[in-house]
Amino acid sequence: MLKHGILGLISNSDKTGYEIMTVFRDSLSHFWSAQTSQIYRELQTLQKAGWISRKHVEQTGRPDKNVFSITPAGHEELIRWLREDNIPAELRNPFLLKTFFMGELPVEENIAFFKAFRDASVFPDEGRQVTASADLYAMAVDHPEKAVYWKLTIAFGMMYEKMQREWCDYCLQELEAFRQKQQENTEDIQQ
Amino acid sequence: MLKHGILGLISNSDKTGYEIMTVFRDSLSHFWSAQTSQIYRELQTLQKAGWISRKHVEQTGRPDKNVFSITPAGHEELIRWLREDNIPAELRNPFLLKTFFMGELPVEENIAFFKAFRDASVFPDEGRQVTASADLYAMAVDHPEKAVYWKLTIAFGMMYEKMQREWCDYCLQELEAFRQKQQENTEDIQQ
DNA sequence: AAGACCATGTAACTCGTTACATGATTTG
DNA sequence: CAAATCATGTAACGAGTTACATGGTCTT
Repeated sequence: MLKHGILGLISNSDKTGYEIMTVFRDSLSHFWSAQTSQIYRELQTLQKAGWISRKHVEQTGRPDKNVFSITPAGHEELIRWLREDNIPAELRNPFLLKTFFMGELPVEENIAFFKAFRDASVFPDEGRQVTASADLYAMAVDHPEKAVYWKLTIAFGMMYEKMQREWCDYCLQELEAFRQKQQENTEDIQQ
Repeated sequence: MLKHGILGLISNSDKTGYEIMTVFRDSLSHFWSAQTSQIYRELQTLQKAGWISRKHVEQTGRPDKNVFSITPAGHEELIRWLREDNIPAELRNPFLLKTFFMGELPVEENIAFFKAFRDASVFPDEGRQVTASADLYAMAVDHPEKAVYWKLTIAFGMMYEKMQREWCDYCLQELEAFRQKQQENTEDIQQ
């Protein structure tokens, strides 16, 4: 997956490892992440596969850099990957895994947990949404025909956040009801 | 993460590696997956850490099995993990990564792609939702106080699917509009 | 004067996937 | 009679994380 992500970024325009890192950090982080160490390693394998070519550029006043460009073979591979029919979904949600085992802790604690989670959103308000997508709009100047698709990924992020907040509210309702039921039971026993 | 998932399952009741595999496959797959090879490897490390203990049980008519139980130290570790404050979100969505680079393909092809994706839902109808959660309801008989939390994870799955379908519909709208705009442009040039 | 930015990577480790290997019993 | 279920793993590889290492320039 990461290989093809890097390939796609280089196909938009030539890039250094550092630039690829910043795009992952600033624009793709809500659906894919990558450490620099991993990026530089993958760049090596992509080059060995003949999908990208490297050009050493000397600089004054700042470190030299290696600029990578996509090769015809690399572009073919990118297209092949895009057409590949894998709709894997591959959900892997650590918060849900925790939720599944929360029965080990007292309800009050879990209620606090969900409240904290609900308030820790990536796009908490309209203002943030705009800045989060600012980088993409800047990139869109060079590739207006690709901007449509970038907009779609941002829309997903926003819809996901909204759904997550709604789910948290639902969970809080359920847990409050559960807590009340528990209290009533202990009162019954005490009578 | 997987270590603690396995620990949690064993804390619900003693289990063999095979049983753990079936729970991941049948009940947790919509938010976490695990191959058998990985499960058996993690069971070894969990045992070395002293968090679980192994008991060899001989059987007739079927292969012998190794039943794992959680130790007091293991239970402490499970609680510690649950209380740990990591709200990482850690989204990693291959479909969005593809979407980001779809500008390389013709719009018509991408429209077909989204239609296929929309129709390939995990919980496509009410009937399926019931069977998907049936296993959890069966497990709930032994642990009624934990069933609340299991129900929450199922609710997430359903809300996620719904959001995904809505997002697909939105994408299809946007792409249809984009296609029309493209067509109009080529007509202008031809005139 | 301190910290962020540009720019490169290596080493060690952990986690996840794919493929292979075995073999009896039960169900359709 | 074929396929699924029960039950165990190993080997090799690929992907992801953490920690470390360097050093000049630009901004606050």
